[in-house]
This record gives sequence, structure tokens and C-alpha cells, in this order.
Amino acid sequence: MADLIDIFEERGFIENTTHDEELKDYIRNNTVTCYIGFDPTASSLHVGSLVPIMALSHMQKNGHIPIVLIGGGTGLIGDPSGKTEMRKFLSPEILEINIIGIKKQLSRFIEFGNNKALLVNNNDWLSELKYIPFLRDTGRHFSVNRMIKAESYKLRLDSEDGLSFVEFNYMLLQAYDFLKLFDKYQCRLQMGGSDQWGNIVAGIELIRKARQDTSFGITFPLIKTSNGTKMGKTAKGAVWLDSNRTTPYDYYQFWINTDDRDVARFLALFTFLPMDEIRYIKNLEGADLNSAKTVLAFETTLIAHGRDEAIKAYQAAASVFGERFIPEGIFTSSTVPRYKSEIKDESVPCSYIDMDVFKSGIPAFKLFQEVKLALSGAAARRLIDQGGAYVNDRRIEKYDELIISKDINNMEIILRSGKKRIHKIRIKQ
RNA sequence: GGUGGGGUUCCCGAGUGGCCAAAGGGAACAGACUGUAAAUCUGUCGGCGAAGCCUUCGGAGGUUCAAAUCCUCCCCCCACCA
Repeated sequence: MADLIDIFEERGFIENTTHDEELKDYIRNNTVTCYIGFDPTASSLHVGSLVPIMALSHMQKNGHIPIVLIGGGTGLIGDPSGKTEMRKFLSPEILEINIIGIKKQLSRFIEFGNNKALLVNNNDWLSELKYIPFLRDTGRHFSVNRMIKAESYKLRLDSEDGLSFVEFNYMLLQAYDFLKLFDKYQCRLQMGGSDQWGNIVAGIELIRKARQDTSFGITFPLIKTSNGTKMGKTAKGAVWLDSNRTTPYDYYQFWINTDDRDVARFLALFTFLPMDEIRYIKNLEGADLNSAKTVLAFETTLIAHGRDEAIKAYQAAASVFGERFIPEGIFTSSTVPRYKSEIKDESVPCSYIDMDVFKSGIPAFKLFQEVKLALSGAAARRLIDQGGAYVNDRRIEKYDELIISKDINNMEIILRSGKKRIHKIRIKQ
């Protein structure tokens, strides 16, 4: 059995662990059941959750048993850890929808079934908790004095908005989850983002006090880009794993646009390529890194959306931005296309517009607004005035220039905003 | 429950009767430079096909020629006291 801790360490997954040596021994010598909780605050997970997901996947690939805990119960409350504002309460109906969406997504990363991985919902036990027994059995193990010193509450305790009692309880519930999974599945390891440290330690202590037994915790670093911003946020908001929210094309583009300084780190975290191959690219500099970015984008899209979509996104990128060749010697494990591949634009954003529209002509800014390359007419005019709008690679000079039939090539018109945002119009007869 | 302080455009935050579509910063968008990178500099940044008009400063009313600014009621948040 490969040494999971070593894998985690060299790939950059570990921010902090409890009981360093004991934990290593435990993982080396046992089939470990471990869990991570996911809050069902949206019907899709996003790139921000990718580190925990990849961690579970590594666990499984190395013969351990991951448990995905969906916070159907705690989701009714909202974790205040590291948050500046109180979460909106979500209705049970919405939570139910979200849970279904999340389950589906995780199946791409983790193989459920045959007890190779479990998916549980803490609503199953939390919803039937009785207040008084809970206080007596679980609450008595918690010291408020300690809790208010927890880093995870600090932000909120110091803030003007304060911390509601409901949220204050979150830690107890998460600790209780851990205890429950310990009892039920002998789960002794909880992992989570670095903001979960307090909650994880609370669970470990609860298990120690209530069961006189040992359990462990690992936290992952908060992944920031080298720019210092939280990773996974773009202009349009979060980068989702759901292809209905973030298309595979956009997903691929998100990764292609990785900062030079982040490429190696992200390859280690977000792909399964061997570290030897990843280390090699540390020799690359400047534009040479672009081939590594292609591999990063391809592999991440492959994992999240499957091979077909990854290929399509690759081909679309090639059709729009030109093909990049991956040198033979690098990333030999990657299945990224290396030959001169077909250049197809199938997954380039596209909409269909009636031929009639172009017979009489449509003002350019209207067209840009129509396909959502600009959010309003004013924004579209601004874009054109500033020289950022192109039709078939021809810069539009006047915002009300009519786009007409002769702009159509092969039943298509290509619109571009700035350098990177492309939209294709296909003509309907 | 009492007292005091607040709720401003995507975010932070100035603005206390007209000069306010609202300072400043951040984010974002575009241009130049580039490698679909970063940094930098420049411009833009509520809506409407221009002038002009319309909508916006927690909500609802009111005073005024004129209200983000004044008054009334309501909702929410914070601090201190109880």
C-alpha cells in the first residue's frame, strides 16, 4: 500500500495534522475509513471543493475507504467558520435538490458501491436529536471558554455582525457527526479545509472523552492563486463542476488561464499525474509553461467532465486560440492529444440566430448584447467604443454598425469580446 | 426592556437639502504591452439606440420648487446597560 501521507505531503494537500507520528503509523498500517463533510449550500460543488474531493479520491485509489458526509442536517444551520456573514437558511426542499446534485457530481471522482466508498447524510441522525439528551450526553464535553477562543469563531466574534447561538452550535453538531461515524463505521479520520480545524479537533476530543479512543484530523490549505485571491472565483462567480453551470469549455479555459507560478502546484493538487512528471516542468519558464497549462486544463476537464468533453474543449481551444503542441518527453502519462488533431469548435459557446435577422441587418451592439458578450446595451456600446468588439476578427468601429448577410461565412459569424471571449453564431435558415 | 450608533450603487466606504447616477478604494471590463500568464500604464464602470429621460441610497408615507440628506411610522443590524 502506497504511503498516503507521503502522497498528500508531496502533492501539497496538507496544511495541518493532529498527532503527526501516530497518524502516519495509523495510515500506514490500516485500511483507513475517513470522512469529509460537504455542505449542500448549492446544487453543485465548485472548484473550491476540489481539494477535499481529490483527497478522497486519492484515499480510495490507495485502498482506503472514503465517506462523503453531506451536511443535510448541518446545512439547515450553516457553518460560521471563517465566514464574515451568517448564512442564509436553506429550506429542506432546496437542500434535497442540492444533495442529489452533489451526489451525482462526486460520483465522477469517487467510486461508490461495493463499500468502496460511502455517502451519508447527517440529517439522518441530526434531525431526530433530542435537545435535552444531546446537551447532557454531548454538550457536557464542551467548554464554552474554549469554544469562544476557537479561531473558527474569532472572525465572527470580532465582527460587528456577531455570531448567532444557532451557528455557535455548529461545532457541536460536527463533532457529533464524527462521533457517529466513529461508532458506526470505525471512522477515525476526518479531513477538511483549514477553516475546519476547530470543528475537527472538537470531534476528536469528543471521541476521546466519550469513547476514550483516538481519532485523527488532517486539514488542507486554503488554495489561493499567486495573485493572493481565493482560487476558483472568476468574473462570472464560482467555477462550478456542473456542466450546466460552467460548461466544459469554460472549465477548460479557467484552467488554461492559470497563473504561471501556480501551474506545478495545481497539477499536483488537481490531477493524478505522477509527481516525477510534474516536477519536470519546474524547468520550464515563460511561454514554455503553456504546454503544461494545456495538460493541466485537459486533465482537470477529463476528471470532471470525462474524456469526450475534455477532447472537445481542447479542440475548441485549438480552433480559437491556435493549437499547442505538447513536447513528446513531458507528461508521458497524460492522454492529452499530441498529434496534429482535428480542430473542431463544437464546444465553443454558440447560439443560433435566424437568417432573417441578417437580411435587414442588426446593429452590432444589439448582437453582442443578444449573445451575452455584453450584459446591457450600454455595456455593449462601451465595449465597441473602446475597440474591444470583433466580428469575424474585424474590429467594429461604430456601435450601431449593421451586421448583415455578407458577414456570414459558412453559415457562421464569430463574435469576440476582448481577446478571450468568443461566441459563435450559427445561422438558421 | 433602556440608551446610543448604523443600514449607500457588485464589495468596502464617503456623502447630512440643490453643484449627486452619488468621492475614494477594491473587483470587473476594454485598450497598449504580451504567451489565452504576471506586472505596468490608460480608459470605462445603473438603465434606455443620442439630446434628454427613467430607476437607485433598508421599507412605506410625508414636508419642499428640490430629498441619500429633513419629519413620521415600520423592518433589520451593532454596542453598552439591564
